Amino acid sequence: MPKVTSLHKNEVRNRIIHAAIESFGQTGFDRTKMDDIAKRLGLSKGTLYLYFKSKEDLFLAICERNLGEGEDDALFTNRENIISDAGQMYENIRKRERGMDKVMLEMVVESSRNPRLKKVMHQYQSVIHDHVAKEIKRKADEGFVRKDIDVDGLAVAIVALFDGLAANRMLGMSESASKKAWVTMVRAIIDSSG
Amino acid sequence: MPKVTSLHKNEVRNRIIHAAIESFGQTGFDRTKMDDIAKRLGLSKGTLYLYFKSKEDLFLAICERNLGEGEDDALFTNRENIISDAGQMYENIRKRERGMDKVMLEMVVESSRNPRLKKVMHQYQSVIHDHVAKEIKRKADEGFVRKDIDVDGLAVAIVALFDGLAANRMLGMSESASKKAWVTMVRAIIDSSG
Amino acid sequence: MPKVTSLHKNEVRNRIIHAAIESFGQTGFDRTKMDDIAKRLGLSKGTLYLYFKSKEDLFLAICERNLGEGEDDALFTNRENIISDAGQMYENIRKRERGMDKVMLEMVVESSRNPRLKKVMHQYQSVIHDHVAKEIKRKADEGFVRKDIDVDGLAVAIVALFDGLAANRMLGMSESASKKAWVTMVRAIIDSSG
Amino acid sequence: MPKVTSLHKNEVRNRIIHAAIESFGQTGFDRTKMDDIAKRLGLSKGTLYLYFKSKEDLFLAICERNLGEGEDDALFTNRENIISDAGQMYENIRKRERGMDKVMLEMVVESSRNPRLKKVMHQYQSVIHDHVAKEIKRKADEGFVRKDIDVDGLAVAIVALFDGLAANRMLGMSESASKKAWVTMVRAIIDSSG
DNA sequence: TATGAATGAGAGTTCATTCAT
DNA sequence: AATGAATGAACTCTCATTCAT
Repeated sequence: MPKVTSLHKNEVRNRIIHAAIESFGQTGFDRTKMDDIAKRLGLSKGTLYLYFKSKEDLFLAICERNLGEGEDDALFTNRENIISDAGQMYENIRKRERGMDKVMLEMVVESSRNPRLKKVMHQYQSVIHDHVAKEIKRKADEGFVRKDIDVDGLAVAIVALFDGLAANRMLGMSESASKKAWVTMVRAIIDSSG
Repeated sequence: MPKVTSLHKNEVRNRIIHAAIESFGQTGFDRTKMDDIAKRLGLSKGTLYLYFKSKEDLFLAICERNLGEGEDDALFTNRENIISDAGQMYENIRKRERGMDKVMLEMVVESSRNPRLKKVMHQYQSVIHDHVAKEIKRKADEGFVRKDIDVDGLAVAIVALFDGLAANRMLGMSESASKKAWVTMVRAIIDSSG
Repeated sequence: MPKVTSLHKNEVRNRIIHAAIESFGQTGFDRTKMDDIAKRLGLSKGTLYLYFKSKEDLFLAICERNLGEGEDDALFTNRENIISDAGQMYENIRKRERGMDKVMLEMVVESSRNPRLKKVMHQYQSVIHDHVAKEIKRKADEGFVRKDIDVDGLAVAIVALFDGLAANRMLGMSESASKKAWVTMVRAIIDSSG
Repeated sequence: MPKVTSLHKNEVRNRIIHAAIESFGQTGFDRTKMDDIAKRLGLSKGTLYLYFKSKEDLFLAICERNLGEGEDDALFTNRENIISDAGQMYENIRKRERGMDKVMLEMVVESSRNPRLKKVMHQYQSVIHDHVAKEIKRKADEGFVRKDIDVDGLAVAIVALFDGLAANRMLGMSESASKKAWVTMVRAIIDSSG
């Protein structure tokens, strides 16, 4: 939603968002200083305020941009088979969010207190959910998942599983253990219909 | 660890921990003022420092107490059938953590920056994981889950699923949607072996 | 000037003063906590307030007691020859103040801001000054110091010299260097009349 | 040491040091509030922290600057005769330290607890000592002081005398009494060799 | 007389935000 | 557009003092 006045301005804005994602991801929203972000870019603190009217605003911009991208860039563009190729799918989703997973948790926490953010996050979740649900539906139709399964419920669970794994990775779970859990769970579901 | 000896002191200490759980859960660690916690109890700020040497210390006390309880109080004491009675199990786990779920997310976020807390959280996760893994193993032995399933991987996934649902509830997901997702997923797994 | 109500009370009072001298001497007035003093005695903080109405009051009691003792206990009781036996004199004065030298500097600093203390300190200085001046006078009469010397001025200087050495010891000057300086100076004065 | 580069910053830094000298001198280190210093300058508290990272740091900066100046600016540049013109010398030294004498005592007290400061003070004392010792040596060579006198010991004593007079002035001794004591003592030493 | 839990004013310090240049 | 010096509200933590027991 930025009012693009000039190309340059937009570019700087993006660079700030990028730096902020890293800072917020590393240090968390509250503990990140505007100065940290500025220094990362070789800018002065004051400059940030030419692009974002407050720290919270900057944070929201990150969240919104993230949601925005989610819309253009489909989750399962490359047609991987959600079920048979669970491993590849895991990689794809992880790749998409590279750099965002740390800050994502910040968003969740923050959104429980910030209605505007909550709405944004909710929309984001919906988009993902719908993608996943659609995919499952198709697979169910193709006979890989029992037809009587609650597609929505399963979609919610799958998304939650991914989120939960992300949280666990923050607590020190290895990438490989995370992936293994994902694959195991997905296989456990499919195999049901084997 | 606490030098608290008298009954009275111990009781006050517990009341503080309780109030802190609520405050941290509602406002988050960084945004919660020591004064907020004190006021909740009708105490003065200074009093808190008679019981905890710093804000961080108070937070860690919460985390550690939580871990401690997790140990005494077995997760699946009442022999519910993890698979056939998924709904009941969901309720049980939810009941155990009542009041803690909000602050739990704070712990996750915080632990990514605090090694001491990370260790505590890790232990906690291990305890839960082991419980779940043992249960699954038994069910697999009883033939409800395919024997070749990776028990550890599935246990990790199930715990992560629960965590992920908690995160989603913070974003506004209803309790019922959360429960439905859980039940659906668990059913999807069992039915595999049907 | 304590209103002695009972022997016991007076004894406790003295023990507190003693502990306070050590604490104030070690940590300084401002940085010494009432609790430090209490702990030194195995008493509780509250008890101190039964004997002294405030921290400042306790400090003043120390100062006043010190002055009081100065009156009873003459500086040069044992007739040492101020000039010929400068070394012995140094030892004697040092012995008198053992334990007090650290806190003495605190008093000086404090007295520059506390009129009541300033007065006390001034009286103390006067007593010492008069002793020293009398002694010098005698020695001058006996021909060891030139008769035209300004006795008062020299007395002031000698007292100041002692004070200055005390200050330097706080900065790390060794006891022996301090003594040597004293002896050298005193000799330099006497020898003049040699 | 200071990262200050621009002229303006350096000037502000100096103004702060100046104000701090006055505040610390008047109220003492512990009793001086950062806000007092700021108000003296019409600045806000926060600004002080742009120039000094803590109260202690500001205090140390004062001490170190003082030592630094002592090095460039020789104590006895203008060739006054330490002995024959004791009065003039007294004035010169006093002039050098104008404004610093109050805070100097703070430094002494503080340095007994702060190793870094102790070192700084020690160096400062050494510089002064060496100057005085050199001067005395020359006078001794010229025959004004007995050749067998311990030059170092006398130098220590003379410096201590000056320090002691400073302490006494804090207790209310008049400038003139202080000067008289100094002159008398110095004369007493010289005349010895007369 | 003695205690020690409780208080609360107050200090140092931080940092988002502003604004003159 | 960019700066960075200045601000000041806000926060954590301390400690002299009080008072019910």
